[in-house]
Amino acid sequence: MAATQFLKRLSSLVDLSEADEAEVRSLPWSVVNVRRGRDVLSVGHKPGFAYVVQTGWAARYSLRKNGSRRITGVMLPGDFCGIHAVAGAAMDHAILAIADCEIGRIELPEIEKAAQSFPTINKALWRAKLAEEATLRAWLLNSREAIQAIARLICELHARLSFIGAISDGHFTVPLNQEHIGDALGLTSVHVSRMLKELRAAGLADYQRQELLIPDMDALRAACGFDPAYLYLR
Amino acid sequence: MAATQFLKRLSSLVDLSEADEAEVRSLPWSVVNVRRGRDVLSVGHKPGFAYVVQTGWAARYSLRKNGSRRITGVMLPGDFCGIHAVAGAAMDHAILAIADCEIGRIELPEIEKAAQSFPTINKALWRAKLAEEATLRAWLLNSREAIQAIARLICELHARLSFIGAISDGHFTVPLNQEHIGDALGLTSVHVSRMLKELRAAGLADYQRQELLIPDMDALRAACGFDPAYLYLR
DNA sequence: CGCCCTTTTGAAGAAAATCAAGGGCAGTGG
DNA sequence: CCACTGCCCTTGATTTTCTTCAAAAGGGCG
Repeated sequence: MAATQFLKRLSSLVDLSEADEAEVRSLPWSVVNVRRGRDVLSVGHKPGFAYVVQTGWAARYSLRKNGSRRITGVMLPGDFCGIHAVAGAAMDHAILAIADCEIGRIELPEIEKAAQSFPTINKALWRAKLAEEATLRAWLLNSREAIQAIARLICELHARLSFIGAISDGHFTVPLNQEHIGDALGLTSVHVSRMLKELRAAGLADYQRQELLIPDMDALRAACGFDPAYLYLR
Repeated sequence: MAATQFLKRLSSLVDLSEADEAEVRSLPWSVVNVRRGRDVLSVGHKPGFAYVVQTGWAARYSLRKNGSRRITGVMLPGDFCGIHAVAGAAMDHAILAIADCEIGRIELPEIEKAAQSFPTINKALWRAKLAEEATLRAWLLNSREAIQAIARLICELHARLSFIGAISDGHFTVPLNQEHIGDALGLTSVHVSRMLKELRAAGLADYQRQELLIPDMDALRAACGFDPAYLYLR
């Protein structure tokens, strides 16, 4: 069901009535598949759809003049993007499939219509934007201590994966490699490797070939001062 | 006239019809004054208004657990904030008056009504949000070379001040002190001082007691690779 | 097995933080 | 008119953090 995860995310942002839910479910979804390493949306593209990640992970990124990459956000199942288009603007950054993705999409006029007729849906879209913005601010706020920055990213991913039910006993799969993590935090992969080693030594987080184990979530949170409020999850 | 600068900013985002303009002008504005160093809006506050800076400068900021401050955006005359409230959310960061400010405000229901009846105004509000978001991404993208980061901030301020007509021959007033600049870029004020000295020595930008002189804007742009597209100015 | 991709490790160097002291300037009050 | 005070900026010396460069070590997979 294409709309299910999307609905879950919307419900975390507002209280949907049954009519709202029915409306979202009735939207005409189509699906595209994007393989790991390929762009879901590219710079300059003017999407005619709103996109929702159904399975897999994606990331927003931009390239610097010197060729280095900065990841500015991670998208998990249920997250959407391309709402840009609601304002008729072109993509000023790209979106990359970190793992093979199934992306659901709705034609923009459809979702605009829904937003216009259903104030709660409109509100949800606004809140989703606010959540994205708050996340960007949280990333900007990220301390310059690399080890804390990494810990906080892990906490964020944990909180979001937990919300969508993708975690079993503090043990989960993260398709990001150390270069992705570095690009998301403005660090080199070499340094990420060293800091992950420290986190492991400290017993806070064990990240080995895409499997992440957190023995004590509270300890990790405390170590980096993570507060999930900016994610707007309920 | 409270609405004038606001209209100018909206016009940079969309093409307003005369009816749209008339609607914005007819909105019931009130004015509040905030002195340099005081908060315009504080964390946790649930604004009942949309705010527009009329004169002065303001900045969004958050405090870290260790007490350090991160400025996540600068607001100049014509910029607005508190649109948060459109979604009924509380402020998760604060807004500080960098210089004495005159802030215009409209009650939220008024602006919501305008947005609902005038699709172009609604679109403008969305685009304004997108511009803010794009700016956050641009800040996140900011290279880790401190001198380039500072140069880029100067370029951004120049572009935005230029747009609102606040610049005469590459010479303008910046009420930010070096600590503000550091907080906006994640640097210490000591390092900012050193880098400003370098920029001065390189003949790229001369910043002395709140007065900024840029001998050759193109040279400065080239030095830091600044591209103003993310500001959505036209 | 051999290849590719990712991670790990080491050593050296660069960038920025930290600590500490001094200097300029504006505003205040004698 | 001058001294005093507070704020901000500047400068130097030192230390920390992270990058860079380089090489080797694991896996996963055809």
